[in-house]
Amino acid sequence: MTEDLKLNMDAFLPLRDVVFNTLREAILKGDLKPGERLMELQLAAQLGVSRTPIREAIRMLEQEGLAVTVPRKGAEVAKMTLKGMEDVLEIREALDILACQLACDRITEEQLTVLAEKKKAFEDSLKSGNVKAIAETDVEFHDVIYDATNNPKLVNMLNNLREQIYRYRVEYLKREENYPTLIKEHNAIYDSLVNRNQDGATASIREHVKNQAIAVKEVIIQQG
Amino acid sequence: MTEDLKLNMDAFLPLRDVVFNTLREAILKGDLKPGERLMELQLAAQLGVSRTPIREAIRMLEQEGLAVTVPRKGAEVAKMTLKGMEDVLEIREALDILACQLACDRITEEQLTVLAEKKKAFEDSLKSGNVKAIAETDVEFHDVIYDATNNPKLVNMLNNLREQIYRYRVEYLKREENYPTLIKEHNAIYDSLVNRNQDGATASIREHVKNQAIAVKEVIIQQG
DNA sequence: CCCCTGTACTTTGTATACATTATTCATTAT
DNA sequence: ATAATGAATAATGTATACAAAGTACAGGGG
Repeated sequence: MTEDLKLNMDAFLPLRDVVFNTLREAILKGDLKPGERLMELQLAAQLGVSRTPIREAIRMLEQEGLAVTVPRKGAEVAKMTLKGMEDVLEIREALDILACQLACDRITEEQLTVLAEKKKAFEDSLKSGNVKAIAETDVEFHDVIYDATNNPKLVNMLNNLREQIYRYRVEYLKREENYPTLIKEHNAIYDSLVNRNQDGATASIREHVKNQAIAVKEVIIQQG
Repeated sequence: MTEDLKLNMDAFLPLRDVVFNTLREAILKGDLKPGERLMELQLAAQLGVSRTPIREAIRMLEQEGLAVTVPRKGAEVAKMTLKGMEDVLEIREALDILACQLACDRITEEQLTVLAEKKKAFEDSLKSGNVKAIAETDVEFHDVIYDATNNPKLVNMLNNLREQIYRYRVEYLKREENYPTLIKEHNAIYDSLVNRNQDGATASIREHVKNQAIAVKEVIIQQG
């Protein structure tokens, strides 16, 4: 209840953006749990700002699908049902495949070099067993591919979808039995991109996303 | 300049939602043009509300991609570059194909009946030559397919993408030489869905979207 | 005992006031 | 003449005040 939210004042951003980032992080990390109410006065007091930036941040969270508000009742952290997650995963599969296909055509030699580095960093983090680091390096690996699409709107949508999966995916990354599969899949994706083999890339990323989907759904079923 | 915006007070919605819908409509209809500034005080005066609901509506428009704000400078109607439109069309093609594939599996007999009706209504509106009606019936035809996916999040994203194309697509629908192609494409999509032919549906919708993409890009090139 | 209702309280919705930053344009120095 | 400067203006950013709606609970009547 007595959440320990604090603002990162480094950035010279409007408070609404700082509040938005803070709440977003809190939701993704699980500090704010699905269904938990987002009360303006309480949040304002905790973060030491007025209600105005809080309200604007909530409007933004709402559009990101991280919060749901009922008029005159207030906002709460979006709950994720199994059906909702299946819907998200369905979209994500299609867009991840698209991203990989585009990257196949457009990725530069430089980006391929970076991708190789990120792939290695991911493998190293798996050895370390630090789940937070694993999640981080995995994101970085896929970010290289996303950026290679040269389609910022697509990158945006994929990041948004990833957000909604994030909380559940962490559970998946805890299970060591998945590690060999993950390494194999990353290798397959990387090799396809290096060889500009679009069909191979499509197959690899589809496999990768589908496996993750299965695991994420299992987590939700266990929780709910 | 002296826009004639007026609020629709029918709904018992918070003002932010009424303002949001009003501004959204104005942008899509072209009453508010790309690049036009959205000044809070001016809009508040025009709509007879305070700045608070205006600001919240702007935050929502922003997340929809219909407005862009620069901190401490203000918001303006999002401009659409050719590159931006290509990016949107790229995503839309992938998601429209996904929607059509899902619909192939999931569309009910009832929905197929409605789809037939909408197809006919579209053909009739083409004969009428009323562009607004054509745009409307076309949307309704595709909405049946979207709904048949049984994936509300996907429907949401597709509607959002369609919004961003809307203004330019209208030009496409003005050209009578396109009408036979449009009818043929709708028929192909409909037939594939009736026969639950997923490959056929994929090919049909891809063709349909690609043709539209070409036309929309031409419009942008002519304008810019 | 249950339901209904009224009141106190909490929370959101909206308006407004104040603070800060950007812009404009005239003025001045080079 | 042009560029830099600075005051005036106008816009956004933030806080607060007020209004209205929702919620919870106690007390009274059936």
